[in-house]
Amino acid sequence: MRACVDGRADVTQVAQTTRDRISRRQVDKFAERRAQLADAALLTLSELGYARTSLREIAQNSEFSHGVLHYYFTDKVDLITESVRQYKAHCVTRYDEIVATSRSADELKRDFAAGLANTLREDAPMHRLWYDLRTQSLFQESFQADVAEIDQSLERMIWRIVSHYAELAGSKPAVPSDVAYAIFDGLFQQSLLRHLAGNGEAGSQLQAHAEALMDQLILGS
Amino acid sequence: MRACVDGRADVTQVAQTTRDRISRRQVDKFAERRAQLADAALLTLSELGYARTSLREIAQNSEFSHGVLHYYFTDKVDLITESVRQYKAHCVTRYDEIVATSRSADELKRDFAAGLANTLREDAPMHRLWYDLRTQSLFQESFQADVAEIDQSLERMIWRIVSHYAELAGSKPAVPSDVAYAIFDGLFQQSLLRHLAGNGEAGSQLQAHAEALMDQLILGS
DNA sequence: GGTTTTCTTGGACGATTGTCAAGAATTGGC
DNA sequence: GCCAATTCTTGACAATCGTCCAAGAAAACC
Repeated sequence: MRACVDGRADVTQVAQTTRDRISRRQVDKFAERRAQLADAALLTLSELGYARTSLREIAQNSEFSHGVLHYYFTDKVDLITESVRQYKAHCVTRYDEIVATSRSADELKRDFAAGLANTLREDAPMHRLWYDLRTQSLFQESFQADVAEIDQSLERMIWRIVSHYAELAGSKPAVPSDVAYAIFDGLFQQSLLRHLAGNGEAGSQLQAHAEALMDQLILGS
Repeated sequence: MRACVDGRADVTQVAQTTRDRISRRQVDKFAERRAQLADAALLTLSELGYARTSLREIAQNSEFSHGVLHYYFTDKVDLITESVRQYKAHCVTRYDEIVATSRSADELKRDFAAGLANTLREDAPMHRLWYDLRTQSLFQESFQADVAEIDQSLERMIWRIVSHYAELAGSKPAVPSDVAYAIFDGLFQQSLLRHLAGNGEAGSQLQAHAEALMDQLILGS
């Protein structure tokens, strides 16, 4: 039986022997299936929430039986931790293209606000999962490190937007990085609450508020 | 066996007969015990979080056995809903005294920021419970109404502070009520994350950021 | 093609969950 | 001090949970 920690660390030879190629292929396949199962876990978690998500339910959202989860993951925490790490990749680069292509402050502001409203409407289940997992980290220490790392990535993402906006507007940010993130995070979370409660205008309200806030987050003329 | 819905609606006679007094006393006692058990539930939830809180654990934090919970509550949702409603009373009037007694904008600003930092340090478990329950409402429809009501109360509480601050400063708020609440809520939540992760300076940082933000939330001179 | 390794299944386990009912304990009126 | 209504305890139930394992299927290897 294969050990659950992958063998990549053992493959240190420079020359690519036959055994190396085999091992690497196996490792990749192993990691691939882990990712596949973590995806099923993310889908389940975003639908049911952490409290009501069981391993059997996750397996039902994949094409495997529930027993296989303990072949690829040591336990439930390992699976969910992997899922959280995988979640990160979906999020942190969301607005980078907007930052890179925007040529004016107004364009950046509009595109960012529109992007916020769009992902609120399109990815609401995934966003509520994020807030759920972040809240779990307040109680379960084993999640704290990963959650904190994602939170910092999100903060840097917001900061790239705000600082670039200030630059395009010929000004400087009026708040530090963590405050800027806290503000947009709070605004988004409130909008998510309204959106999932059935308020159809939550998206457009978020868009308007985000646009208005951008100007308050840089120093006035 | 007593019905779980209390009999207050039946007591419609104007004259206070003996039966009335008895019934009323019983009703009060019933409500009192419900509150007592809801308190034990709040304590348990704030320690373990929603996902890991069981009825037996709640009963262990009270002076009763686990069976009594179904005598005073129809089911687990009923108990937690009652707890949430009870939680509200602990929170929404927290800063009213500050608003009422402050004589200058600076005093209000300082007292409010200090109050925020203080409750972050003192009541961290209760605050994480609130965020946990609010997140649960994103998945469980049965919590949405109560959570939304509390959220609105908190929004009004923040708005009393911001609008009063603007008044004392001879200005007007620069953001609408919901945005002001979202901002302070986001800031507080980030601080709570840091505080519970072991960052000892989270409180004082929150205090400083809150003070700085107050001036940005009212229109400049 | 046979053998070894890897992968997957499905059932079983002990623990825990929410719920409930039967009876003991307590209370209050007379 | 007895009776009736109430409050509370205890134990049981079906369901579900995470975990583990034996065994078979599938794949990889020589």
